[in-house]
Amino acid sequence: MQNLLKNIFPNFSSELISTIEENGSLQDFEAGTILMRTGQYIKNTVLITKGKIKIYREGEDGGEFLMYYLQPGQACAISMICTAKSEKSQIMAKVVEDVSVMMIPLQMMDKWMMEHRSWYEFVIETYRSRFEEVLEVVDNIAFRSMDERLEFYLKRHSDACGCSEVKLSHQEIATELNTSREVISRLLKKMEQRGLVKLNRNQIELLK
Amino acid sequence: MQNLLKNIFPNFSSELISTIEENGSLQDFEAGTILMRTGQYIKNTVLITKGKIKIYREGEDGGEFLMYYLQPGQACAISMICTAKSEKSQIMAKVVEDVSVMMIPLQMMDKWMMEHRSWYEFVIETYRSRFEEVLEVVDNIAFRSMDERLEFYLKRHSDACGCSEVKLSHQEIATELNTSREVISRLLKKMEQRGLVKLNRNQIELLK
DNA sequence: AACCTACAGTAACATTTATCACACAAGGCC
DNA sequence: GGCCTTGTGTGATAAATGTTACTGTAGGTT
Repeated sequence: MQNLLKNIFPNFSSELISTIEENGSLQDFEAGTILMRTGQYIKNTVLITKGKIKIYREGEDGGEFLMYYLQPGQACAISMICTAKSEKSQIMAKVVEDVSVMMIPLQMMDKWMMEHRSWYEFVIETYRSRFEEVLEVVDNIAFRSMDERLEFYLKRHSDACGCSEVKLSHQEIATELNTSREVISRLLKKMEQRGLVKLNRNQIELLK
Repeated sequence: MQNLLKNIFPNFSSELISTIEENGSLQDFEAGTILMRTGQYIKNTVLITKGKIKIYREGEDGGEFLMYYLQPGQACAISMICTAKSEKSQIMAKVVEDVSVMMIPLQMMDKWMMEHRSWYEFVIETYRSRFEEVLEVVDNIAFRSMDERLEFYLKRHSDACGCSEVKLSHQEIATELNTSREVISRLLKKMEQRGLVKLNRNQIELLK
């Protein structure tokens, strides 16, 4: 257990890791679980030790706009920001690959900032990297057209899963980009003609 | 001076305010000044004591997409995040109304986090509120059409300046929404027909 | 085999946004 | 006044995206 955390969070000090083990609880969730809903009060800071989570922004009309992935060694910045004042979540988090997460009670968040240098640095770095990721999202929707956004989406997916096959339906992709299934089908067909992908049922193979 | 800072940052402790005065330097900049460019290394954390700043995300093609305003009592979250590791700025900051800003050397940022509870809370709250503001920006461009975004833009402008007259050309608005001047002219015309605004040269009057 | 459901392809059309072209008006300057 | 620059209005058209409608197909179920 010591080794597990130490491997996944190599920058944490030994004392911090002991403290985390004393105060946190390791929980497992299956793919598909909604870990956090928009508007829910947040009671824990979440560290990911295994699996993958997708973070979404929800629209009033029920849209689920994909913001970014969370992977082992990372933490949910929103949960850190909100725990500080026990605010409502502004995002929705869905498990996409069975996860283990370390739940840290909100009181610890503040306390450790003062007591553990490595926790402090981890939190600041989490803020920074998530903020930059959201800025990249803004870039994409503000400056790029749907075909570029789709390419970016597919690339990010394959980076996250570490393989070149995207096992998602056109409808699922459309939902996460807040567009319609037909648009995605058309653009994928064009990408296939350009030799960028190979299309199969429920699977898109990235060729480049 | 003590009173100035105490009024603008009412939650800062007296000791923190003294420390800020010892270590920071108050600087003035005229409207139009670019305070920070994309890609520049950041050397200071910036607290705004007077005036207004707009924060933009720049596109590769030279677009200037408005993210949000900074006003007295607020701080640039990006400058805090980046100073921590002396990273490059991911945004551009432009003065829109003559400002006075308190420049805090980057070493102080970390130091005060440990020493001053009120600084720590201010920083966390700054992260939280700016993060939420960016999420709202994502909402707008991901889920809303240009007419809604224009209305939001005008409302935010009038909130920021505290008046109902928007003294901007259609071209300036178009640039900040990353669209074209003609689109803005047309949408404004429709808003005028709906009785939402009154159009004059270089000035848009909000009626509701 | 017959049936059902989810997924994918695609044509036709509507709407939104972008681009091009040009007219005109307000205000500064000579 | 005549000239210029900047800002605004607007039509025509193109391109991107959204919507509707329908077809077919793969794979599972009965």
